[in-house]
Amino acid sequence: MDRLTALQVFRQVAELNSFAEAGRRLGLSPPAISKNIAELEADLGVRLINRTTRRMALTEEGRIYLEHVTQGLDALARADQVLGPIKTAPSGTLRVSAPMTVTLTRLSAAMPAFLSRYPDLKLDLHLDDRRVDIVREGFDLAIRGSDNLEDSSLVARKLAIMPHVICAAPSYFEKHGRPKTPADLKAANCIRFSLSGHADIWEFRKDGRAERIAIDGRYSVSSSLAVRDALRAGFGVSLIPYLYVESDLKAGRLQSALDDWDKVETTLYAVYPARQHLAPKIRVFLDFLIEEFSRDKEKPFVPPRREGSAKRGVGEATDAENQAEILPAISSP
Amino acid sequence: MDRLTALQVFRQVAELNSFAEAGRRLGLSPPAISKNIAELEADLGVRLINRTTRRMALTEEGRIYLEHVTQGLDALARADQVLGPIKTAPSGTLRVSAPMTVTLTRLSAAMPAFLSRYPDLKLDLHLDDRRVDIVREGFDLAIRGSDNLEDSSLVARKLAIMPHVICAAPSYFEKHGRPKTPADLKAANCIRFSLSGHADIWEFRKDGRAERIAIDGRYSVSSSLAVRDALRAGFGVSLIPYLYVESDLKAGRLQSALDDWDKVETTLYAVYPARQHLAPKIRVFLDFLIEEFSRDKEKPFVPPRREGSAKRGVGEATDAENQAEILPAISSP
DNA sequence: AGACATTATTTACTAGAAGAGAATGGTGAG
DNA sequence: CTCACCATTCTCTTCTAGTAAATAATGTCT
Repeated sequence: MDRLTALQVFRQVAELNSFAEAGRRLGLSPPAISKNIAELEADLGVRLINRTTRRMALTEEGRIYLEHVTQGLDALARADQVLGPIKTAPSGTLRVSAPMTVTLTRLSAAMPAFLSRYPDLKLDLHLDDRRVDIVREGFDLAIRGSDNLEDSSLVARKLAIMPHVICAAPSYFEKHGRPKTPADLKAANCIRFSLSGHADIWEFRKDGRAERIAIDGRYSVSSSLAVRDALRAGFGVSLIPYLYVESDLKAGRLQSALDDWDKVETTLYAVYPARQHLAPKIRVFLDFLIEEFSRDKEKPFVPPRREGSAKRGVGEATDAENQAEILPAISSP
Repeated sequence: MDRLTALQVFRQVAELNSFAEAGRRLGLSPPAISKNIAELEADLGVRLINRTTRRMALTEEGRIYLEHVTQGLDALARADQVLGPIKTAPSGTLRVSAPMTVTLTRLSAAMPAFLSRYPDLKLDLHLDDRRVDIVREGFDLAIRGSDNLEDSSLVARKLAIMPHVICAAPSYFEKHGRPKTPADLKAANCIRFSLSGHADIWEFRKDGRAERIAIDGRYSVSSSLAVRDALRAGFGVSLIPYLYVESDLKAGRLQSALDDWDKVETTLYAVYPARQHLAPKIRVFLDFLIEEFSRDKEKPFVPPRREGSAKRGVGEATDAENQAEILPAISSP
């Protein structure tokens, strides 16, 4: 039997002093009320209500039981009520894990605006280029690049595509020469972002032809910002998201190379545990991310590339592609 | 869905941090756990637990919900626990309604012994010769004679049979003559116990013949003790339970008449609301009553009566007859 | 690395229960 | 004294809660 409804029936009957009236209030037929009370009594082995067809009164046991039951039911009702506002408006603490560099270069400036839009929301933003276990560490959402994607049973929402460029400082190219083909990179001092999924092998495509170059170099570091610093210093060449070096390229501090080859595109995803019953705080942050990255549509930047094969820039993914999708596990070959 | 089990499942899962383990503890299969959680979440519209196949963690909403749910479940569990001792040992307050005279003459002397046998029990004994509505007035048990029995849907347990005698003071008989036949009573000054079911018509039987005598008299009173006082004073004649006048008859203060006729027998019943889930306090009092009235078996008193048709005295009912029985309504003809 | 074990979930499928409706017996009010 | 209402019983239907088997995912232990 459904104990909870039985208890609610008991309470209602006790308060109204009538089986029939309780039935009407609860939307149950008189037989249902009778049965519930009788089963509850049978279950407890205690008579709770003395009743004739015309009159009813709680037994002493019934009064004692009712007292505790009322407390319990009220507490449970309160539990449901507490969820009401949470279910509707963003509140509580939002724990987000995001990669360091893309956040600092593209996102963190907008965070205060986001937070002031939702006054009841607290944000706990962890900048970490590692791929964190968002369930174990209790994150509501993580931003990660496709090179770091592995979890399945999580939902991933595409945020942006980040084209990469091969670049170095003009001084570096002057000293070591500007690579004309991907193979030229084998001899170059390649600065590697160690946490990237494609740290040691850089892949290039052109006219359906793919070249996978195992690169090497003297500097491997776990932050793209450090990579950029090294590039600026003319220490070597690297494959790096265009976004991170956009201003450097425009200012001439860095120069790109191999522009007529297609390079890796890291797709940026928002990853969260489930699509069902998405908490408003997450929903709202997700919308913020989408809105923020789609801002590039208005002032699109297009990385230098060869003619006739223009790729979409960051935030230019189509609506269809932007549908969240369950990611299949990426099985390593 | 059964919300209560869903909540218990949720709690257990949260505490053990494992669906499978919770299932084992609760005696449910893993799918049942999954379904319960999923349905609870669907019902609330809130995700409570983030989970992969390998790891799970409460969401912030889950933690908040759990807190209240735990309180509620604990309160409900306490409700059940509180009933435990009550269900086992007699405790609380026992409210009993009993007729004045039989209680004072036969029962009240033994009450202290009964109460000291059950230290946790309080007795609220209402001496009232009216037929009270035991449900409306919240009595656990009522003692009443068969002449006062009318309730149905109540359980009645036979306690004793109370034979009646026709008697008066010797002085009365000397002055007004001793009745030889029931019809002689029509002329007598009959003292009536007004609350009796047979106050105005006294019935006699002999050899299958029944005589119903409509009697009259100058004194009608609502207490049998007052009737006895009047008898002792030689004011009139009355039909009265033998028990009430036993000592008077033995001492010669009163004398019986019409001994060769069978007279009314009031059967004494214990009446209580239900046989199912009989509270120990009631069970124990019922046993006390039965034991107390059965004491007469050892020193039986037999009212004076004609030879060859000896009736059973108080407490001599057979075991089979002592089975509690649901009383049919006594429909007046 | 790879086989294994454990875990959460999905999909049928089934036993059981919860509730409605009709009928019954009982009770108070007008 | 009739009427209306009430609690209960019985029967029946529907729906649900559970299991078993199968699947997918993931951590662990040689």
